[in-house]
Amino acid sequence: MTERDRSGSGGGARDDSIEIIQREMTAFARRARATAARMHPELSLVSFTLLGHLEYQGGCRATDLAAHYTLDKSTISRQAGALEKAGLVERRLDPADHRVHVLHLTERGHEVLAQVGAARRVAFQERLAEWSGPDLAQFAGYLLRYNAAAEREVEAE
Amino acid sequence: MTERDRSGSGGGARDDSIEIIQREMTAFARRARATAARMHPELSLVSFTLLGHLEYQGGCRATDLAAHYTLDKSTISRQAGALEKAGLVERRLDPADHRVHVLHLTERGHEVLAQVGAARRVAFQERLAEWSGPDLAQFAGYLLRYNAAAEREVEAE
DNA sequence: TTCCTTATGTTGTACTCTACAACCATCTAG
DNA sequence: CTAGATGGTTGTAGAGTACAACATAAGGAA
Repeated sequence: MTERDRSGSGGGARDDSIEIIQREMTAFARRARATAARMHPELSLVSFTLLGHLEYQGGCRATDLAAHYTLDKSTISRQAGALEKAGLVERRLDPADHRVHVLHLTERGHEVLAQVGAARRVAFQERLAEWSGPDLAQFAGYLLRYNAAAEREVEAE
Repeated sequence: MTERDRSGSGGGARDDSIEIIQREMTAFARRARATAARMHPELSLVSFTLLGHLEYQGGCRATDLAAHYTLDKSTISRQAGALEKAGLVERRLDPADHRVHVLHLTERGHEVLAQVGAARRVAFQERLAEWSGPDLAQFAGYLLRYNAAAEREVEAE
């Protein structure tokens, strides 16, 4: 790239990198759902994420999930309904506030999550098998940094 | 499994990095469509990608798009139909093979793609504004490397 | 040539994910 | 106790996708 810094901070090399980042993130996003569905048809990308959140948090309210994932409460309600019907979560009425349904993983929910999580982990490990430790660490760091910025945008609305 | 064995090449630090990569890529994928829809409602992530491909390739067949993006031909057919109805692409009957419809961007297609592409570019540039040039370049390189590996998996099926 | 097979697309159908709006139940402030 | 806020569910609708059935066109084989 011979074009250097036209105008201060916005150089050509920067633009090239940003273009690539944009394109590759997009390509990944486009592929992700289908890949997830192919790997474990019993748990969509969203369901997996929600279950993971429930496990990490040890149960939470539908509203919190909706806020955290920028999803409509109706979407969460239906996802939770499906997961409940599948026997992976249960809704417990909050004794302190009867409007609230606290979602908890069932035993089976923990199992399925662990199993699907293991499958995903294996897939990522294979995909990243040739990477050096420092490269992995740095890539992970970049992704954290990127997503933190993206998250702030959503919150700023 | 929270305890890892640290035998041979599979160290704990590696696993931690891979865990983060997995989680963050997933988080990004979950958010991408909605973000794209919010930024430019007139062109979904998929439509944008397809138009971009057409521009880059200078027109191609529906089958090629389906193969390249691992989408069903019916999906491509309908996406193409919608884009045609929106006046962004046209289907030209291939004179050499009357089964084939070659998809081309219209003038308006080029315009809309350029406009949406610019909006996306700005969004990414803002999101990445604080990054140093070398960090951008390295992040871009990691993403290319990652997606290349993911792509090989799909092809291997 | 005629027939069988393959390749390209389109259409019918169905399912998931999602949003928005209307609604009900419950809580909290005044 | 009433008003408004909060948490959730349900009705409705639209996008995106897949799979199966089909129509049409090529390309060979007999």
